[in-house]
Amino acid sequence: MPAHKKKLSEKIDLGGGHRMTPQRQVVYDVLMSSRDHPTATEVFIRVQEKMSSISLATVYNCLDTLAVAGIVKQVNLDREPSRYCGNLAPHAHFHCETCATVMDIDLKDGVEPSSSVKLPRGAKIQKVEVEVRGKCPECVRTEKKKDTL
Amino acid sequence: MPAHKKKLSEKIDLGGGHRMTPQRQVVYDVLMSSRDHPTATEVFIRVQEKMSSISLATVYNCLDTLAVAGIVKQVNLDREPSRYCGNLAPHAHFHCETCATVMDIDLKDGVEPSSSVKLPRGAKIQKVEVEVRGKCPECVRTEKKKDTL
DNA sequence: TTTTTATCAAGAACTATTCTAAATAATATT
DNA sequence: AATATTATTTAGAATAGTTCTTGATAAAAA
Repeated sequence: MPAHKKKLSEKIDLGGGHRMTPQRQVVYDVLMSSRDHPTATEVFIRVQEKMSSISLATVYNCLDTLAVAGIVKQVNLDREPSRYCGNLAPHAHFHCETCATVMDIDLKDGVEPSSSVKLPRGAKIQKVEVEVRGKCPECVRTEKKKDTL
Repeated sequence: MPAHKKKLSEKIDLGGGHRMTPQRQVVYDVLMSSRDHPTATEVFIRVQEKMSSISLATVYNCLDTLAVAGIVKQVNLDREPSRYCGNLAPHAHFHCETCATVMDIDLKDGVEPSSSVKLPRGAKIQKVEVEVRGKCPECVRTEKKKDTL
């Protein structure tokens, strides 16, 4: 189709002949309005409030399509269920072992995340993931409060 | 039991009242003599050569016990099957997306792996995992060779 | 010896995820 | 517009990795 015949559209292009369907849009919207890192099932529950007929399989399909299209990120921490995240900026994740929250943590400007390791000579690096586990500030505070009681 | 009555033993102490059984010893030996990062099923296959009667469930149990005891490491990369590793020194992992090999990579001396991220103020850090994905030197070489043919 | 506790094995159960197949819908082609 | 093509949705089945259950066995403690 010649370029001058293309219809204007506000819809996000997913590439590869993929369409921005109502289901994908709702899944996308839910993710973009989430600051936590919901699992597929959690996304499903939130999506159902807006579109009760959607199935879990479709949510999985949508999340996968959006992730492959590169407009959301799939986050895997250990062998827990995959979580999804609309924050496309490079960042790391903090996982609280007490309250199970996953939060984004920013990278320090100008410091490559790979700078702490001896990369194999000749390897082609595609991505570097940094995952921090521990106790989040809130849980540390809560625990200290208990101690002084 | 008073200390002077304790029997001497060369067996590794697993702590928590756990015993170093023949099964655990074989699993442990297999891991210590592996430089790759076998999955539970791969460990099972190797262990079977020495102890054909062992079950996969027992291998899982042993790996878990050894990991909890802290004498082997469980390595989780994305949502792939867990891998196990006898290298207890702090290190990161390189995962080749072409040949699926997982190799240890050393940390640079004096550079904390967490130094590239803005840790949440007040958080208690338990561990930091660095995972590098890409193409290993060998696969890069193989690919280049193909190009020039 | 008796009691307690830990371990093993086989298979069932579980969970997250992917696959299958049929129905539906959107787009492209005629 | 009508038809053909391709993409999507859905429900449920299937899969893979792992954990759980149970009864039998074995080691250690009393």
